[in-house]
Amino acid sequence: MAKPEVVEIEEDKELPELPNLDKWPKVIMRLAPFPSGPLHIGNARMVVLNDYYVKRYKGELILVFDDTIGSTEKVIEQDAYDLIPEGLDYLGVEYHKTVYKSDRIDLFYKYAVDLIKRGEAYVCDCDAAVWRNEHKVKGIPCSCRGLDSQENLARWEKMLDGTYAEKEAAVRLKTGMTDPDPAMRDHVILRISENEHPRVGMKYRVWPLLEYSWGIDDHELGVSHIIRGKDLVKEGKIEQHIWSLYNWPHPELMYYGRLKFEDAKLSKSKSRKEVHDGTYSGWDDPRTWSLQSLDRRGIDAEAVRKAMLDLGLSIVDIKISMKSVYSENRKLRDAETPRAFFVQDPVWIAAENLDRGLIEAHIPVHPDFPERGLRKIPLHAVDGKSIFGVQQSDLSRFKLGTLFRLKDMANFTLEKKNPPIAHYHSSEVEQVRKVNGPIIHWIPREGSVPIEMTLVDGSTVMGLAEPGVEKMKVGTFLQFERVGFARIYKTGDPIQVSFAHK
RNA sequence: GCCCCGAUAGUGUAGUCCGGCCCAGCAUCUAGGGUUUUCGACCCUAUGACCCGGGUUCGAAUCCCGGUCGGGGCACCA
Repeated sequence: MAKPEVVEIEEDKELPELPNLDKWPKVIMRLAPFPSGPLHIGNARMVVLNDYYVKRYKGELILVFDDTIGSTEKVIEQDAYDLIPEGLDYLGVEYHKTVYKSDRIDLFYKYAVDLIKRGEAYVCDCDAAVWRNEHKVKGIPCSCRGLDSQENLARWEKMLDGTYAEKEAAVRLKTGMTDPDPAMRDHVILRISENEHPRVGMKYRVWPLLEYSWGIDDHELGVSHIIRGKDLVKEGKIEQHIWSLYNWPHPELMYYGRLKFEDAKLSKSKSRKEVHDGTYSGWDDPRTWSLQSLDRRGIDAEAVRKAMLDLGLSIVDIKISMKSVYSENRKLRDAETPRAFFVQDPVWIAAENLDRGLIEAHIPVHPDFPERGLRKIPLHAVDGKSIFGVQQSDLSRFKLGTLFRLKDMANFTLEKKNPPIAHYHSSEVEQVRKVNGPIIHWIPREGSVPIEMTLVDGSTVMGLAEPGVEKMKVGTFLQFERVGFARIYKTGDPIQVSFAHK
């Protein structure tokens, strides 16, 4: 019997297995964005990684809005509650349920009381700065730490009922004052904040901190594996402390390093300001680098996913280039992308002595797939004359007498520069090839359509595209020959497109 | 000051757990060539890396020790 070939079903399993799969009945993971705005390219790593593993193990993914009241610098953006799911849909992320931290405050209170009763937490009324300098740094417990649970419970009630003002008291978890790592000493897990919350208003004045709320929720929600940025390793340790206290199984913690982009500066707070000011066109302005903005530019979500997955799970901080995303995008979309001519701020050339038979230009919709047919551009010649627009930078490098070709149309010689006049020379491309003459793109004066193109830096340029673009639908991803890829995001006059990449 | 983590070509990554198949694979970038009526795609070629120093070993990118450099934490932020 012939030896059967080794069966390789080799899916794209380039990422390592999740640890301790056998310890968990099901892989359950979570996405925990803070709703300060839409997800951007920098958040994509967290999202894609979690989604990837959940799909790989047919597990469950929970979207948890980590919307406890933050510091005054970290503000919840109401719109984010919708913008985040929108971004997830774009990325093709499948999540199975949505949870709001702000709905679970009572749960955190319940455990807080329990921890106090057990003597694992206490209400500390020390001044934050004093505590930091005199107790944490020196490893010396404050007097609150020794209070009995009755007294602590009484203080806890005073936090809830408003006897204590903001900053006057906080609950600390006894992670240990002798821990060699100062970062781990009796961390605050609940504190008072009277800021209004966009979802629950003024219902609560005591709010949990991230590490505490997750210490409870990762267990309550049945989370088996956690993949998150390494800025949260200390938080992970505190969570483990809580899990141990209750003898809960420890979810598997995995961290990845910080991701930066050479060619994109990400700042949610700046974006937020500029969007509200109207400086940015909205949350899909390319300068926000939001997932919405990538969608608007025609970046295929698959390109983002691929680029993110290629980074793996390394914990080192890395700086990559958007070029890797663009490269993936080209691979994904180039073959299906129709071509068109677009000329920014065209310079008009009077073309004379046109061949009588020259009525339209015939250009392949896609050069690699001739079977897709031709796009036809009427030339509107009258008495052998017509007017064409070309790129200033092309024209300015031509000398008088230069033989050049308007791509897929005909060859001309430049007769005069100011104003530009060109004479028809011949029709076959070989003529310019022989002299290695330039072949440039162009648009007819008659019938071309105005285009406003938004560049990656948010600036816009105006120009004209060949007539056929007028009939294209919103969402069409196209390539302006010699210019780059772009997507139509709004039709009308002008048609609005967003530049994607070269 | 105290704690933690990391180090493979320009960038990113595989290999490191279980030393030899790695004079180190892949992607991207860059350069050159081919092809193409685009500055796109495609094809070919080229340059280019195991942080340093010791040790263990027949053999180390892989194990051990020391150093250097880099990142992060020490918030009543997330």
